[in-house]
Amino acid sequence: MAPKTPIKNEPVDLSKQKGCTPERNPITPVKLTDRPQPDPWTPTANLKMLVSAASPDMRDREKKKELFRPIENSEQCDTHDSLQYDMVDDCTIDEFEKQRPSRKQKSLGLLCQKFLARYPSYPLSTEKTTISLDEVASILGVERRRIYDIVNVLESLHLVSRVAKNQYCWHGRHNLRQTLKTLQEEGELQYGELMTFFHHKEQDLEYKFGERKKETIPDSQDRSLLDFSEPDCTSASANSRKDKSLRIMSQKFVMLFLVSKTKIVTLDIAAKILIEETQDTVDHSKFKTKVRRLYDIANVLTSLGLIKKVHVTEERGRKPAFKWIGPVEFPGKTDEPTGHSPTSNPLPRTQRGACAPYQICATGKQRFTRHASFNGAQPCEGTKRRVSSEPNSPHQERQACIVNSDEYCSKMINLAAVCRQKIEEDTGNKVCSAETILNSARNSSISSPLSPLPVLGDSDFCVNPLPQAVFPVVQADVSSLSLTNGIGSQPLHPSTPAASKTENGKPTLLPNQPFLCFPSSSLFMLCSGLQENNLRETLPITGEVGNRRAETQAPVPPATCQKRCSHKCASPSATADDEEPAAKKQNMEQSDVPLSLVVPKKPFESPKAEPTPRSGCMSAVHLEDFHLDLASPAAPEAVDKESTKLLDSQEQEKQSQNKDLDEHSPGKEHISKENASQPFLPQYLYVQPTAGVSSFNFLLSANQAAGAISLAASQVPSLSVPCVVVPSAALASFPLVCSPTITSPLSPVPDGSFSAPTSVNFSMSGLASTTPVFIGTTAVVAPKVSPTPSMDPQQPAHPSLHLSPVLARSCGAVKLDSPVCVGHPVTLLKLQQPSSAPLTPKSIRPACHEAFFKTPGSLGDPVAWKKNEGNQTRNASSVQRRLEISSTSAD
DNA sequence: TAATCCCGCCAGCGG
DNA sequence: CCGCTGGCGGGATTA
Repeated sequence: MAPKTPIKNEPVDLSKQKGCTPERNPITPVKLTDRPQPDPWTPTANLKMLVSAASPDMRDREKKKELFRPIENSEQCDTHDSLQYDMVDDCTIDEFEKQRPSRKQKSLGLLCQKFLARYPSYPLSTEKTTISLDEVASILGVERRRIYDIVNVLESLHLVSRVAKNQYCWHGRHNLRQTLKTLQEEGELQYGELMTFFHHKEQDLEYKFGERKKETIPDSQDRSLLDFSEPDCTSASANSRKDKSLRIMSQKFVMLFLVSKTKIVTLDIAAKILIEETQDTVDHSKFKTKVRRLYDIANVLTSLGLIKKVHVTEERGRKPAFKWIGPVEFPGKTDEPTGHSPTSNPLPRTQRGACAPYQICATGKQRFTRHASFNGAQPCEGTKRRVSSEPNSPHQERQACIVNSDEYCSKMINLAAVCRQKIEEDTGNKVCSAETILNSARNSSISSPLSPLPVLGDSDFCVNPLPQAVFPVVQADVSSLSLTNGIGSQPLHPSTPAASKTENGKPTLLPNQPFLCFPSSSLFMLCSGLQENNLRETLPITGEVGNRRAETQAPVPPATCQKRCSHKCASPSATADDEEPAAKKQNMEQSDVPLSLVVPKKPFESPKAEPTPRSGCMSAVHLEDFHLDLASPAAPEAVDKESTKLLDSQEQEKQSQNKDLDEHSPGKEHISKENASQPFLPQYLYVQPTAGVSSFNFLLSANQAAGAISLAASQVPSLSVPCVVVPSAALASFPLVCSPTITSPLSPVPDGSFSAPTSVNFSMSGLASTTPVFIGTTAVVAPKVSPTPSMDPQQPAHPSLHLSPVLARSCGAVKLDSPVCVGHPVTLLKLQQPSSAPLTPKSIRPACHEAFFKTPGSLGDPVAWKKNEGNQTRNASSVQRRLEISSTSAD
């Protein structure tokens, strides 16, 4: 009789009423509440009690008629317990109803978040955290069985490892990247082609799939690689069972994502693939079961911030799917060993593989990633066992590295051009709606500069409720924008009154001021005056990029391409981590989402840059890709001459290492991040807001023309790249202000507006103190900065100083006078914060919120933050086009 | 109705 | 035999 889902959860309410029923007291609503309860009660016990307490019938009745209290009397017939219950308190019922844990509240995803919240994403190497399943189960108020589900998935990613019966060891995400890399490599071997097919044509997929699967590498192989289970458990018997294990499935599922071009995998496809591997026959029931399991896994992965749910619309209709939002690039990728731009990347191969921390590696396909402490690319096998035995201090990693390559520069330039165009457009036509842009984009990249924008419309996932959907854009009036353009000459003065102040971290654009303020924790890419040529070229280039990609990776029909694009657009891969819903994310970022900056994807290929406006999918690429792609090889030249300025800054928040932070409400973070990632971003600016984050990275490109700034990337010493990467100061989120006052002696700007030297200031306000970063670029200076240096010890502790060693250095060297100034005047920051300029939508919010939400143990109301996400997502304003700023949503 | 996925039965396994 | 694991699929919830 008892409904399967009896009241268990309800006890929560009961607790309140304890007084009424002594009996009830014992019932503690553990589950719902995050607060761990020491009470001896096991979840089951609670359950039972509850069940006994209330009969399902009653509940139903109650549900149906909330108001129908009178029933109480009659209720007696049922269980006396129930009766008592009712009698006890009417209120109870209501609460009952209210609190009645909905299925969602009991979801595995939520449970997983709670679980994760208990452990630091990046535990200190010293601390060994052991997890007792029983303990956790009781604390979380669930059956142990559920914990197994979570742990199995976590184990597949090496976040935990089983040490003994009922005992697991928490490793955190230190080695997550490595693990993912390994999975990716393995995945490529196994599913590479397969996935290609899928993307190509779904239908064919299956078809092909059948063929393929046989060809695929024997399971044994992958097993070995992937097998995380204890080494010992090689026994056949054990394996048999383990093969089906959630663990394995989880790994395979992840592989599919990593191999997928679009990073989107539909459940049915995944199920089919997974089934195929195991068995040739796919019966319906099996399929269903597989899907169920995949949901379980997906829930955990979602909690980890690695994937998010999306919908893919295909010929057949709308299908549930998941999109990978975790790290995508892994240094030293096998497939394209040479992927690194040869020219730009001087680093010895070995190093690259190793990817020293701070160093960014670009892989052929992937963008670059910051690598934590992995030592070189290891053969899959080798890595396998490493689990996180050695904790690295990812925290330190945080700096950003600059990838230098001409290509890179060119790309940047292109981006800038695009941005500029956009801006111009906006300026010209305030009205342009995103849609319009989108459309144009779809139609042809060429036609409008905007085209590069990702096409959102295509797939549902674009629309996702996830934060990504909308960027809060800084709203700048056209006028303001124009100001920006014209201003170029103004050196950045921190003191400038104009400096927008961001009160709440809202980005502000002061009218007359050349400065823009963004909420802290955002990543920006700014572009200023580009020449027309560039712009034009850019578009085609962009398109090409897309194409190129397609070519490279797999032939994709235009339609497909578009989809892909949209997909990619939808979520900026770069931000992947951002998404993490779970509080954890903050920590993760350090390692996971290191500052991924731009990496020139294909240095070699750059030649292709010919402008061919073909496919509409230009920006489809993940953010990372995006950046890379955008830069067209050809661009560099133009850039130099054109004296375009590009400013790209990225900021990533690093969540405080503090565990406390972990607790933050992730939701907001994502949101903001998501927003940032929005399609637009790619074009001009990419903002990754991290909630309260502390560190962020910047990539700035100053004007190139005259004296392009040459950054000395460790790798590319002499590059004269207009870009500067600034490592973020770790802890504090700080506002960044950039005012590139570039005069563009070089740039003949056709567009009056931009061509002129433009000065743009961004200020990002972090939650708390923000260290203001002031960056001013004036034309020619080329301070050399080593990208890696972010860690610079030299830097004063001060946040402002923190900014980046690079910046600091540059600043020191250059100073205002110098073309590029990186200033850090605190004063500015302060000014900014108070900002009133509300140009930006309210949506933008400072990281502060997070703090708000963070509640240690309790995730707070997950629901609540989810809601936020949704809301935020939606807010996009035309303004966005110009600048996309992610912000945490308002509450 | 379809999509999700919670729940807990029950088998495999190791001690 | 017992308890830990975890595959599996019924069927409740949600969308």
